[in-house]
Amino acid sequence: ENKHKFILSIFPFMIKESNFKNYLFQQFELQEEHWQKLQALVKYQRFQKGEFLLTASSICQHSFFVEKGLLRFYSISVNGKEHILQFAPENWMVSDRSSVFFGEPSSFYIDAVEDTTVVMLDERFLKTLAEVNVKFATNNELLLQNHIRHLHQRLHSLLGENAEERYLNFLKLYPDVMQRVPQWMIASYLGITPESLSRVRKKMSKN
Amino acid sequence: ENKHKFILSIFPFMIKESNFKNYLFQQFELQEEHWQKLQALVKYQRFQKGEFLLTASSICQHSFFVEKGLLRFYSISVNGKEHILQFAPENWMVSDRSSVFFGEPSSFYIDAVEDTTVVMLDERFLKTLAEVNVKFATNNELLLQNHIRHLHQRLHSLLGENAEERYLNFLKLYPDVMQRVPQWMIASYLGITPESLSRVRKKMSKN
DNA sequence: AACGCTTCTTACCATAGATCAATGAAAACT
DNA sequence: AGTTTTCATTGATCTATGGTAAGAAGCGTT
Repeated sequence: ENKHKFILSIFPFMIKESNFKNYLFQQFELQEEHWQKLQALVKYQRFQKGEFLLTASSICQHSFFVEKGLLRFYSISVNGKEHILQFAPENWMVSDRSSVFFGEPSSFYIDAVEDTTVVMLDERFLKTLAEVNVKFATNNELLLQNHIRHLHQRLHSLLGENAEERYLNFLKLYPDVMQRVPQWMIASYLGITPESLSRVRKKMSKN
Repeated sequence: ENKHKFILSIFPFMIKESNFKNYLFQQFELQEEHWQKLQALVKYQRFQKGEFLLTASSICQHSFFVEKGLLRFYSISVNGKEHILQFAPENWMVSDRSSVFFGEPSSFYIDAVEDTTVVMLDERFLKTLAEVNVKFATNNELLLQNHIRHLHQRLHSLLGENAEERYLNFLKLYPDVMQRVPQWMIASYLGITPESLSRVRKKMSKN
């Protein structure tokens, strides 16, 4: 039923000026001297289109920061259908942090929609980040609070809006993802069928 | 359109053996000596049925722990319809913590479904809790991680299940709430109309 | 170029759930 | 106790979205 490849190619390499470094400097106000310490703990990894970064029933070990490419975070229901909860294009983080935190098996999947380079962040990295940066505890909470806010908006959207409205929300949140993924993935994100999305788009293009 | 009362009755009082105290001792492994310090910062407040604890566009200041009674956390969409994201019966916490954290106006409402006694937790309380209990930082993250996990499950349910399945989920999560709230609220939680819920229940009772 | 595979579209019909309206029962209020 | 309001149910009808199937366009492979 699940027809995705499961190849774990590992190509560690180093990038001088990464999105991730910029992200740390901006979001966490990290200093250059501290970056030196952290750099050694940062593991870059490349995943081919279709490869899994996390599968249900395995325990999630990392947070993934997307340097280049596109990931999706999704669940599969009993009838075998996929439900995308989140996309992660460049500069997004994605993970099942509850699985990391509680050490429990995840019920979600993460895989690469395009060939993707990620920064793998593990507990050791986060611990070191907390040591060199006293503000990190707050920043960590910031990440979680942002995530919760995001999920609240999505719930509100699913409870109170129709397919067209949800589609417009999607376009606003992920301006370029529409161009990068097959339409059935967007349908899966919206909670409708690909055929319905096609019809919604047709109706919208008339106005 | 919005026909709820907005009365803010304030009846501070003290309870010797509270659910809240038990909760702190169990979840946070709090010691009796520390409870003495904290007790003074704990404000109990009673809300009548229909009263608001939070309204959209105001900044949320507290987390609410439900000692006795029942709260609901909901949003209102442009057409005026309410969408319940969470119920909070005894021993549940509810708040728009993102609003607290970022100091931004909330887009949610919290009101009392029954006459309800809550423990009002503000920043000062949380700060003191962090001081007397070194494990609090972790426990705080635990609360947030739990919340995220809960929201993930709800998203999965809304994306992948029909009304009947979502209703069964609801019954499992809130075993006694069915008996305590009007059916239209449950419908609002499930994302369907009260009429549809009535039909779902009828169909289920036949089997 | 020919083939297979995936994606997107469109047509037709099916269905879950929405809407509207009416009724009776229960609860709240006077 | 009587009046008013809220709530649950049910029937009739409507609408958004689902399911199926077929064809067309694109893409990668050989």
